[in-house]
Amino acid sequence: MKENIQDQIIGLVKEALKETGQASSLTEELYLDIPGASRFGDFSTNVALRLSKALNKPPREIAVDLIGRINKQAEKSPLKNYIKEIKVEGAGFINFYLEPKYLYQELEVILKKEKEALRLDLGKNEPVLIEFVSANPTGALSVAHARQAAVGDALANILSFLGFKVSREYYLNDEGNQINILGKSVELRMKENSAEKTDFPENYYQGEYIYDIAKKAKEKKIKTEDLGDFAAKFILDIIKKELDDFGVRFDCWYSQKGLGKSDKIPKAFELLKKKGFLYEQEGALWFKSSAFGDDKDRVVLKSDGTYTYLAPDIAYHDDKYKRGFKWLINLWGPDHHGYISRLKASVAALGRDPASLSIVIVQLATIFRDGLPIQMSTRRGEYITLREVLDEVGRDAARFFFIMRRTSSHLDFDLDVAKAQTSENPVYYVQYAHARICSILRSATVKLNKNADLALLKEKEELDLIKKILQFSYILNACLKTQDPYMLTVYLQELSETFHKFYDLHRVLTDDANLTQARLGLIEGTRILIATGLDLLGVSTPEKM
RNA sequence: GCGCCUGUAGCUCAAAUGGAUAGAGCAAUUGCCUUCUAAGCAAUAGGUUGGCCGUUCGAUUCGGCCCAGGCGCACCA
Repeated sequence: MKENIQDQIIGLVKEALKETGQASSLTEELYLDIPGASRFGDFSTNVALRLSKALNKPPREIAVDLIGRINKQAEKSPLKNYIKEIKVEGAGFINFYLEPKYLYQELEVILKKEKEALRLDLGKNEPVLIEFVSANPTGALSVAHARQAAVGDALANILSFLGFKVSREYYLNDEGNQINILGKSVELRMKENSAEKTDFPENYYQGEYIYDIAKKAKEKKIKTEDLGDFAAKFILDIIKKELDDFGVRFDCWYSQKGLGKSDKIPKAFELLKKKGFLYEQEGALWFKSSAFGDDKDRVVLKSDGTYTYLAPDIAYHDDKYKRGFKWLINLWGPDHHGYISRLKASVAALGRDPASLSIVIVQLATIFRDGLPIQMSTRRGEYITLREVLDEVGRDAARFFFIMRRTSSHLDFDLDVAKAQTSENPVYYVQYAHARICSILRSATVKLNKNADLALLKEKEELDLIKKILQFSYILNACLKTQDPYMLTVYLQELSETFHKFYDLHRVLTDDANLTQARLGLIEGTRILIATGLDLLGVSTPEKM
């Protein structure tokens, strides 16, 4: 795997900066931009502008000096064959213009190595654990969980593609208060099923499915004290099936009950106590999370002798590290954001770097039907489930839609648009580009030749398309840095758009055999990119539509 | 009251890490199929980026104060 051209160019810039002795004036990392407008070149850097103050010189003057040095550096490097020109433009931007030769070579690599050409080894096989969904087994998955599932799975795919050793994990809340209430809910519904009058409390699970579980429990003669576990197991099977149909698979289902049975919680407490971060007050045991930036200390062992939710979670996250994971990513709903500082505090208290725990807050999705938002209430069991969304719009649209907005932003999910097989629907727009390409490849009488003379691709739309293809690694990098796969959905739409524009203006199958070969190569390259991108999102790539 | 998210075209959203003339789709108007899939393409129109102040060579992006919406602030999970 070779260093990509952006890193190589950055290398040149760094060398040039070293010569001027100004490398250290930049506090932030050096990076290249891809200019929004192609008239500003293929890559751009703003270093000259950023150095202006420290050097007390006009940015353009600094830029000219730097370009001289960069050019000299480039002479010594293989890059000299690929950089056509370096120019100062605008307020003092240094813009790099690439030789088309570079584009042709990169495209050829993609044609020959396909998906493998696109992988990046940024992860160095580092073990990373992504924990997501982790819904209590007390009801079917809601759209909130569905979004977490789609985002988490795509993020895991991307990190894996970037060379991390990724594990997907679901933390299973299979004991405690909620399971007790679930058991009692079933018990009451069993009584109702045998025509007994009951007073069903508001905070119990109201959903219809409780009646079904009650029936099953009666058939199987489940003991009253086991009803909670029975119901949880029953619901968990439903959840697993839903996720499976959604294309999301976990490497590990981590049982809280199992954790409780082990000595992991007492062990973690022992360590915290030894370090002086645990104390007793008012009959309860408190974790001194305020020592690590939390607003206040938190109870971990209640005065009634039972743990709070935080206790097993401290041990659980400690255990994640003990299992060898170097980077932990948790996807949580927005209702948990207040919980971040205390969990990070526990990680720090146990002697680990809290920065190695990334919490991604996945904002809620509002489902729209007929232009109106659908109100939901989990407590009353009135909510749209993952199952319903899947049945209504299908897996492809569901996954794409849940990912296509910034994860930290609210998402409006319009069922009617997701269902629509029209241009309004971005999933179909991208898939259509793929199907169109496949159709051309099918009807071509000349065979795709991976050694075609790609230098025949000289039209603006052809060069634009290659450039767009080569932006892929930049996008994946951004997904990694932000821990958010949504930019990939934006990229795929842009790539498809660039393709559709090319398609509209130029014929692939022409009378000129060489040109046809080159263009077949171009669209095959595009196809590989779309297929790879959609695959990372968990969306299928139809060859016909 | 405190914390988090959000506010960009009529609607849904882009513009990662501050950057060059703020871009797409939908909706509206108008063109393009005897040629590889019209689920496509092109064109017109649409903007005080919620408001004010500040930092900066440069602010949709950062900071402060407001306004509006959503969600959290347990010895629940």
